[in-house]
Formats: sequence, C-alpha cells, structure tokens
Amino acid sequence: MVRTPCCDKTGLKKGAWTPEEDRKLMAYVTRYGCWNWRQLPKFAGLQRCGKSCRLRWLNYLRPNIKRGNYSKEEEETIISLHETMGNRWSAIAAQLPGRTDNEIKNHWHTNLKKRLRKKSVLEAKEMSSDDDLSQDDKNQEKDTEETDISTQNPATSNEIIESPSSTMSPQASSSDISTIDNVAATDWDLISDNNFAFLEAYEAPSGNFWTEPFLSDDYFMPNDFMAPLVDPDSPFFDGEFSSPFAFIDMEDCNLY
DNA sequence: AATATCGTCAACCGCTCCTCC
DNA sequence: CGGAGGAGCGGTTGACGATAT
Repeated sequence: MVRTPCCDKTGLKKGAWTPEEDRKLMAYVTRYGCWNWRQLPKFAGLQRCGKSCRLRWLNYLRPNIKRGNYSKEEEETIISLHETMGNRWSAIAAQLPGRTDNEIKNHWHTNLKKRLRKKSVLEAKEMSSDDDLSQDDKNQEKDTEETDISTQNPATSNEIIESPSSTMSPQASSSDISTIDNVAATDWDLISDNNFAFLEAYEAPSGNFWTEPFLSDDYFMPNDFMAPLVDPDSPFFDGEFSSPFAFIDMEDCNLY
C-alpha cells in the first residue's frame, strides 16, 4: 500500500510564512474553522500543504498563544511533567495553557535539558567527592547554577506576557523577534484576547456546515450557534449574526 | 570590521494513531 | 476486519540573529 503524500509536492511553497500567507490563513480559519486541513489551503488560496497550514495555525496564529519568556512556575511544571510523561510534548502542552508543544519542545532542548544535565552533573560530583571539594569551588558552582537560571529569564516570573500584541505577534515578546515581525501588526493590535476567545470553538468543528465553506456569503448561521461565542460588547460584534463578514474583510483581512 | 561560532526557534519530515467505510 | 485517508505527534533541520574572537 502506498499512501498518497499529504500534499502534492509540486508547486507548493515551503519555508517561512509571509505576512500575506498568514493573513490568508488567519482570515480563512477565523471565518470557516479548520474543517479539513488537507483541503484548506486550496480554499484559502494558499500554495501550502495542509500540514504546514495546520502547524502554522496551531503554533503561531492561533489565538491565546502565550509567547516569550517562561515563568519559573511554567518551567517547573514542564520539568516535573517531563519526568512523568517523557517526551510527550503535546500532553505536557495541554497542562500549560497558551503554550504549544513545539514551543515547549524547543524550550526543553535549548534550555531545560542543558540546565538539568548541568544540575545532575553537579549533584553527582557533590555525591562522589563531597569532602574533596573546597568551599570555594562549591560556592562557585552554586553561583553558576543560580545565575544560569536567573539569566535565562531576565524578565521572568510573575509577568506572563499575554497582551494582544504579544499573543498574536512575536514582536512584543522580549526574546521573540521572528521572521514575521511585520505581520500586519496594525491589524492584530486591534484584536484582544477576549474578542478571540470565541475562536476556540472553531477548532473542533462538527457537522456538514464546516464541510461546505463556500456555499454562499449569506449562508445560514443559527443564532444559538454564534451567540455563546460572541461577546455582545465586543467592538467586533455588530449586533447581527447574519453576516460572517461582520468580523473579517477577506480583501485585506482587517478586523472590524 | 570581518569572520566564526553558538543559540534559538519556525518549519519540515516521517511515522503512528484515529476514524470512517 | 482491514484498507484508506486525515490528523496529530515527536525528531530533526536549517535559517537567522547574537555573541565571541
């Protein structure tokens, strides 16, 4: 049995996402949800494979993503969960709201793993030659360990960056200057977490509604479907549920 | 100032799992 | 029950910025 590749390799773009692609994906998923990742790029007008779109959405564009420095509590949680779960990053991510498995995995490999290794080496050293070690050496090691942790998270701790701009764009996060810094920052600044909260419900769509994304612009949208998802006080809510375009202008993806 | 090295992180790849028929 | 197809997961890579020499 030869499985068809997840995407047709020909003519599909790879590599870093452009702001334009981000806007298209954002607009499409916001409006229609992720009803079928494989078909999605075709309908969204993206030259990407569905897998790539899914990853981009889940790891970057999805609302309520927490970016930037990890708090001490988060790091401790990751370490303890990793002890019990191993490399099950998605399960670990499930315990850390706003963090993605990819981000946690990266953080583990770039920071936590090294730190733990260093710590265990120190502990082993202490165990084996506790008496041999001079007090100066011990102090020095202690210092390096402490500075290690503190310098990793200069702004850490209590401050969890979750402002709209930081969740939606890497721009505002202290350590996050990514390739799409300029992703429609002005548009995204208009979006607040509250106003995006309703999008969570789009992530597990069900029913035929989602399988027919382009039926028409005035397709039926039951009031009781949207009602619980939209904050009537939201500036994006125009008081009517009749038009999905009340939220997104597909032309330039400005959010109203 | 130029170059080398290192660290970070977004994205890709291949595999497994899950669901449907 | 087994095949097909889509989604999800984890390992790995490569680009890019920061820092050291």
